[in-house]
Amino acid sequence: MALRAAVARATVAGAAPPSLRRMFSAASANSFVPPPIAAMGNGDGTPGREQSPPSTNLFVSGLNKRTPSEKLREAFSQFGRVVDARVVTDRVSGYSKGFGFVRYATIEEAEKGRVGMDGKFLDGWVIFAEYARPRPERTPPQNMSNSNGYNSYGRE
DNA sequence: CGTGAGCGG
Repeated sequence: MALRAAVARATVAGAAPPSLRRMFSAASANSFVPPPIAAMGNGDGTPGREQSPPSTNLFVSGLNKRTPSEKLREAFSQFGRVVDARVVTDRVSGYSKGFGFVRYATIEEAEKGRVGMDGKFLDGWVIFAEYARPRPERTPPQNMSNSNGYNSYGRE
């Protein structure tokens, strides 16, 4: 029964959390209404919240708390080659936090997947995809100069 | 149980 999806949509339309910066009034899974020209904002001096620079890492939010990483990979694989897809889960509770990360092979694919999956439905929930923040994985940019003169920068 | 902001290891 696909009634569960309808319930989920009803919940989103009823709660309307502030996280949804985009109004998706088209709850009907048939009509897809693109948002009109929305004021980008920053006109005077209100930078607000600028997105992160393009990267192969994508930050997916709004996921269902029961959505596995495989589902993420499947959903994003339609737009490009997903190198790595993982849903963030808690260490102690072991349950999903509601968001995940998707890493594409190239930036162009990542952008395609981001625009293609941003505001789409996954497991009956609207997900949001945007570039993940650049963050040190193992070697913090504390010491740029090493004794060897080598730096651990070889990601993107 | 897991509805709901957020950037994993």
